[in-house]
This record gives sequence, structure tokens and C-alpha cells, in this order.
Amino acid sequence: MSISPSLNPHVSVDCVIFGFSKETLRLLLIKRTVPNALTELDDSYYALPGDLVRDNENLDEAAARVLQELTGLTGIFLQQFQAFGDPLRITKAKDRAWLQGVRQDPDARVITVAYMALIESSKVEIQPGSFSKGAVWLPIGEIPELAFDHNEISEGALMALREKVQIQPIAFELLPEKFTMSDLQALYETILQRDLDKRNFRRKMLNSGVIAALPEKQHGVSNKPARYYVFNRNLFENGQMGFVNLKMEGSFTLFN
Amino acid sequence: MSISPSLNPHVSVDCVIFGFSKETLRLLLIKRTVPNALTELDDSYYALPGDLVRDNENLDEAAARVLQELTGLTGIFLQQFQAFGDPLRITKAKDRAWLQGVRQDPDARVITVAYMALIESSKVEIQPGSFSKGAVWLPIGEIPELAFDHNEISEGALMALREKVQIQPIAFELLPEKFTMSDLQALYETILQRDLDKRNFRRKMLNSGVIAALPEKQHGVSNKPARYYVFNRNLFENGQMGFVNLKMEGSFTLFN
DNA sequence: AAGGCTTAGTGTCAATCGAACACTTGAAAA
DNA sequence: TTTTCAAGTGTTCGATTGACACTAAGCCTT
Repeated sequence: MSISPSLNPHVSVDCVIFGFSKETLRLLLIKRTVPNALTELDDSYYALPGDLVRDNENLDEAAARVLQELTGLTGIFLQQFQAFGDPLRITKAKDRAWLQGVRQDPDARVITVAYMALIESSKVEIQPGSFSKGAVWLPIGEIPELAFDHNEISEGALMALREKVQIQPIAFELLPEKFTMSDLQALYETILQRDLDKRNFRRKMLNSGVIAALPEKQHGVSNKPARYYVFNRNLFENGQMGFVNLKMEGSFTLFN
Repeated sequence: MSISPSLNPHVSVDCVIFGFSKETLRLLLIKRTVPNALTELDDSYYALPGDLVRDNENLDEAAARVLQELTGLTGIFLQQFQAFGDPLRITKAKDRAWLQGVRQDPDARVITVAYMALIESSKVEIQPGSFSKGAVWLPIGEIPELAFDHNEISEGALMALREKVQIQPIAFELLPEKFTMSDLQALYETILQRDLDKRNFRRKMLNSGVIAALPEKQHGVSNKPARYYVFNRNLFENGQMGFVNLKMEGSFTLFN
């Protein structure tokens, strides 16, 4: 290990917060105002919620803090998925302007550790003031240009989500406690971006034991009321059934 | 994003380098000497190869550099798997002694981004001097206490390897160009830590198309000579068949 | 030269799983 | 009462999985 003469990058965490509403997967983005608005008309633009890591906290704690400051929520699904450290991630003009207003050392290189969070979006109440000018849920298909390399980070999160969802039953984190089979299927179809067969879906979900039926059904809907189900959380809490295998188009299986 | 008054952690990369020889999965560890040996008899101990990230390089480049400086190899499989940033990762007495000898700011908190590398271990020639007192391949079952949180990092790497190997055909990176079916099976059995049925293994490997048979066979072995195979690398180079699905004991499958 | 030793290599069968497919049910609204 | 809408339900066929035991080929020993 050579002694390197170079500087000391700071470390931040950024949270890619997924929600699911109106049949769409959405990201919770914060709206930031560029101080001394250098730019044309759009004097505000979007970014992932994030912050520098403090001395007394570890990475997970920093991410949980960011999430809590923004949404008021604790104890939600939050998982590190990748660190981003390109030296050039900070070079956009708008970003530099903003950093100058808000950081002690605006030229410092910052490496960021990205987390993805899965939230039942109706639970979120944006905490006023904590992060600049408020926050919005934007459909993943309609994400504009974001600050820094946050587009790249969001893409990475989405890919990570698609992979994880095939290995662990985490999609339930995006639904309310009680949900219908159709809710669940719509969620999976949105995440995986393909249609699933209703009968096969129901059969496999039920056989797998990941969900349990409630006696309760919908009320006041103008069609046949759907049964409610709950996620069988305790089954998966301690990794006994860690590996869930959702076969994908073009996949192939090796081994016993 | 509040302006945090706290310090600026430095960032390093650490490489968990896997090799496979004598039917065992091994890690390449460097042997470090504690300056002014404070400790009893063992004035040297083991660590993962790693270094601080330099200003002009991104994380992947830093990891590749560490790997190249140690082994002389480039172009090998190297994948980020997790960042570690516990504020207490630096507190062992031996670690502090070593840092004092080798870092400008030995008290600085360091966050490390961990990579795993898969190498055909016979290719490695340890580069003299680049990393202190040499390096050794140790079986994963016989890893002693390592520097910092390197035991935790190694465990994490092993878990990540076990998962990745079930999703992508990367195990081949650990074998020489030509290998026998038994070599391959032994490797999978070692990584997955369970026995596999010979006939089923061969059938599935061949049906999957990941490997191709060569006309050539072993020579000079005192039993029936085995056929050689090669990994069908180009099939997987660009992710067309990205998802390989190795069903595990106790797994269950959802969906089409 | 024969027999022994060691690892390579091979096929079948039963059970399970995956994918494709269409009609009936229940509630509210018209 | 009829219409509208989403919920809910089984079967069949082909493919895949997992369990299982003997023969083949080369070297070594005597």
C-alpha cells in the first residue's frame, strides 16, 4: 500500500426511494433550487435525497437518517446497492453552483454510496423544510435530467430492484399491509415489465407460501369484490427461505 | 441537504481475490508487518490488498490498479460488491500501529469499497515489493484474524460470490482455459458447499450451452482420460443470456 | 499378461413444474 | 332485470428435475 499524496474524497449517501401508486413505479425526488439561479427559466431541478456521511454514523445509519428526515419514516426497507465514485460526477454547471451555496468545500470530490428504499408511498408525509423545496413522486418512465450522476444511480437502482425481486420476496414492501392478488400481480408486472398469466401467478404465489389469505374482501367496488391477502413476513424475516427463484424469459437452469 | 460540520472520511478500495486450487477455494491475502512491532510474537499478519483511491481515478480503476500492482494481471473479473463504512473499523491496536507508520493522517476515518476478483490462480505471480511482505493463498476455511474489518469483508465477498454464481456463469473465471467436467463440478460443489449429481450436472451444463467440448483429452493420467471443455465466453460477453438460474435446495419458483 | 485400481462417462423413469388457455361468479350501476 | 366489470377457477401437454448403478479406459502392480 503506497502512501498516496492525493486528496481526500468526502462520502455521501443517496437514497433511491421507490413507491408504487396508480399502477406505476415511482421515485421520490427532491426539488432543489439553484442559489443565484444561473440558469435560464428552470431555477429548480430534481435530485435524489442524500447527504454527507457524518463522523459518528455508519453508512446504513446515514441512509436511514436521510430517509427519516425526508419522509418521517423509520424501519423501512433500505439496502445498499452500489458505490459511485467517478471523479467527474460533480462537473455539471448547475451542480457546481448549488454546491458553492451549500458546501464548505465545493470542489471536494465526493464518493456516494447509493441505497434503495422500498416504501408504501401513502405512508410518506414529506417533512417540511428538511430538504429544500419539497419532494415529488415521479413515474420511473418520466424522470427528467437529475443532478450529478443521479440518473445513472437511479438506473442502477432500478436494475438492482429487478434483480432482487427475483431472488427475495421484497416487492411486498411497496404494498399496503392488505392487498389483493391483482394489486400484487400489477406490481410484479410493472417491476418486471412484462405480462404475467393470472392463473399461473395466483397458483404460484399461493403454493409458495409467501402470502396468506384473509377472510376479508373488498367492499363497495362495482364488480366482484377481491379477497385481501397479507405478506407472510415472519417466514422471511430471518433468511430461512432466502432464495426465491423467478424464472425469466431466456433463462436456463443449472443443477439440482 | 444540511451542511455537516463533521470530517471527511477517506476512501479506499479492498480486493477479495478468489482462486481455486487443490480442490479448494482460496483467498489471496497480503502479509503485513507491523512497524515497531507492538504485539507479542506475531509481528506480521494478514490483510486484504487495498489502497486509498486517488484523485484522478474512479473506484473500478483503483481496484484494478491494486490488483495489477499485486498480481501483475489486468483484464480479469473484478466486481464491486459492497461499501463498508463503520466508524469503528479502524480501532484494533495492531491496525492503528500500522496506520501510524504508513498514513499521513492515521486517525482519519476510512470508508472502503470492496471488490471481488476471480482469478485462475496459476496465472498469478506476486509482484515483489509492491505490497509489503508478500502474499499467500489461504483456503477459505482457514482464514485467520485479519486486519481491520477484513474478515467481515471476506465473508461478504463469499456470500456475494455464492449468489452471483447462481445468476451468471462466472465460475469459469476461476478455471484455466481448458478444464474437465470434473474440474467444473468440483468447483461448483466447493462454492455452493453441496454435492451435485454427476449425471445431472453434465446434462445440464451441456444443454445450457455455456460450455463446448474440445476434441482433446487428458494425457498421462492413470485412469480413463477426461475430455476437455471450454467456456463459451462470447455467448455471455454482452449480457444476452445474463440470467442463469441455478435452483437451490429449498428454493421455490414464481412465475412464467 | 492379468488383475486391480481409479476416475470418466453414460440412460431411464417418475414426479414436478411451466406455459397456454376460457368461462363462471358476484357486486354495483344502469 | 340486465349490463358491466374485474375476480376467481382447472386442465392438459411438454419440459425439467432428481434419483439411481453400471461400463469404459488408462495406468500400475505383481
